[in-house]
Amino acid sequence: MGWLSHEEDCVEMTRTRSAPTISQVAAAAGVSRSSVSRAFTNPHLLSEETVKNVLRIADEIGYVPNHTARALSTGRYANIAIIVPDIANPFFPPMIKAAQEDADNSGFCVFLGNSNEDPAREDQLLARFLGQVEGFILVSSRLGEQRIRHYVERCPLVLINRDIKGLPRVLIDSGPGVSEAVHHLAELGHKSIAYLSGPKRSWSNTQRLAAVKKAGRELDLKVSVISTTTPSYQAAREVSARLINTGATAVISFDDLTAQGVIAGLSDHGLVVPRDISVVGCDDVLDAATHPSLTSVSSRSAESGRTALSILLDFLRKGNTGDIRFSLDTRLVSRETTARPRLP
Amino acid sequence: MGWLSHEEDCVEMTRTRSAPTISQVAAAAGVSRSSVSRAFTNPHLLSEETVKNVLRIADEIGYVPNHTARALSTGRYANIAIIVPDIANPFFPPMIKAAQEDADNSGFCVFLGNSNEDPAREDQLLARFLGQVEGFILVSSRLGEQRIRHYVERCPLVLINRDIKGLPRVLIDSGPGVSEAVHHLAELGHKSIAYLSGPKRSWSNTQRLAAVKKAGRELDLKVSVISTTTPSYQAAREVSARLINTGATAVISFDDLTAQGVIAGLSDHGLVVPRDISVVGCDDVLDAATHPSLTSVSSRSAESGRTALSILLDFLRKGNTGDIRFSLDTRLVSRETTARPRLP
DNA sequence: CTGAAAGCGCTAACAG
DNA sequence: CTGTTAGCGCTTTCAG
Repeated sequence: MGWLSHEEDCVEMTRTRSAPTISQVAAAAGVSRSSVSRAFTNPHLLSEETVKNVLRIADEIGYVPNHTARALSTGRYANIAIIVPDIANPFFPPMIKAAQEDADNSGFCVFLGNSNEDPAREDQLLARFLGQVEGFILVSSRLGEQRIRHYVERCPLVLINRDIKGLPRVLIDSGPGVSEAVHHLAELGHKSIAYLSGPKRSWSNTQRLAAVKKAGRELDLKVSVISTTTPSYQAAREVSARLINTGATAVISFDDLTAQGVIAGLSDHGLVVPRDISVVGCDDVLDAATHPSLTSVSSRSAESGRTALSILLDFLRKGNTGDIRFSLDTRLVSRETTARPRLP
Repeated sequence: MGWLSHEEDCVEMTRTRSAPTISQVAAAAGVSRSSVSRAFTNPHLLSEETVKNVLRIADEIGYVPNHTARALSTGRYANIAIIVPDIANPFFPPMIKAAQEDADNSGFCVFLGNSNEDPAREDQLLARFLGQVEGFILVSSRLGEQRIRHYVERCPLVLINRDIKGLPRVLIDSGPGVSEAVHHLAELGHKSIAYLSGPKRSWSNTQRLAAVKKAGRELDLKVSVISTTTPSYQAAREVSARLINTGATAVISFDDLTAQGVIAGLSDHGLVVPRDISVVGCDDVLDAATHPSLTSVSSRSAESGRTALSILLDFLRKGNTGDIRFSLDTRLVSRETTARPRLP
């Protein structure tokens, strides 16, 4: 690690020259400032010739309309903000990416906020963005309902994976996928399964646990539930003994990370997946990139981002859209960590 | 999947009420507008009483300074933009997260741009952000040097993993880590190793290939190089036959994703890692979350983001900083996919 | 079709 | 310490 300095190269990054303004273009083109403005925003109000001329001069000078000044004048910021609890959690990037791309195509810039799972920080981010965006996408918000409603009053906002009545929200419903997973295991011949639980307060975990129990009941399987303190790889690895003690021949884990922890933990006890025990994850964030590749419940993370964005843009264009609750269901992606149980 | 509408709940998200302005606060508090402004930006210029009074009234009314108006007036946007080729590539999120967090702590908001590996789109993003940010962080930029210099003239900019003389840049140098990996393999007793190459035009790949060759020469190992069309899991999986044919007992792969592909590919041929062949990845994006956990070269992604941000903020505060070339070196993270070679 | 004038909400000299 | 006066760069009536 080190610093190198070549003094002779210091021409760059000295002082940024201030951007050309509309006035300069107007002067150079011999037209009024409003004409320049119109050439960019309402060319059809101008003679073809004027437009062409202005645009040419502008290009020469290197003029680019100032986003900020325009926003102040029109009230249209052409910016939105996405706030997530943790960018580094692989569940979120595909969502951000999808929303980003669509926003981009509609001419919007996107601010990204990382609340770090902290409601206070989330609140602060919202406040900071408030004066410069036309809308928010709040993902898995940890903020109190009161505060969320506070912001909704001042700026359009759509929630992802947070179910507040009356607010537009898109929810990824793990139910169907988890249920499918249980059926899949039952078909393979498993009679006793375990669910490794995630955070108690998590909306997703609640959905998943309920789905496992319901499907287990219907298929007459024994269902054991094991909890970890925190849904980490390490924590999951450490509960493997308890998992084994349940006598389950298959385990459904809260997410892919904990599923990998389970696989490692079982291996610590000499058990091989899927030969000795089958494992299924949730969220499908690893694709097939592990070996053996993980059977998992798809998360549709990208779609949720896209959907939230389109709800937001729709609202910005058309106004009131009523109480929107968009539910995305999920399905099982069957790969290599599930198999028939070993005969006793 | 479905839409539910409860008409009775439509109170929300109708029309956003326009935000209170400084004038309203001034009127309510019985002071001039500048005093309100000062209460927020230079409270020390005001009597304690006035400040308290203004702040109280502002809070009551729900006034929050308008970021955009302030920016237009001061020229300080308090925004920066980070542009990456692919948010969904696990190499980038830790970097974005780290930069985001530090920016946040310095009162900056961050725009996120995803160029999708497309220079034209990257250019467009730059242009769109230009009028509303104080600086850029360009990660693994695919843009031509001319264009980058064009933007540098108008706005401070720091590069990550792109080495352009005279521009501030932070580079993650895989050299030391890769070299360490080769030494590690040699110590385990390997005599013949292979490098699975990444994109030809990639700065990182060039570094890595060179380091493997150099260390291999020094340690008197046989080094074979295999290339894939694209550095994907699948592509890596498919070259395993060629890898095996080299007779190498260990392979170093361009990144972690391809390393996992290699492991799967070897397994397709009945070979078990690390019993039959050792594998090491690069970037260390998987932590220990796979089984067996991958030996990899650390990427220091987060640190690169933090460093780039601090260079940028330093520049914004202090001006010209000369030719900065900050190099972060790497090291080997030894885990479970490397072992002694099998005896012939 | 084009220009003049007012103003978006805030800050920053400059007086007092 | 506080009020007054100009703008920041752009859009947008309103006239012509």
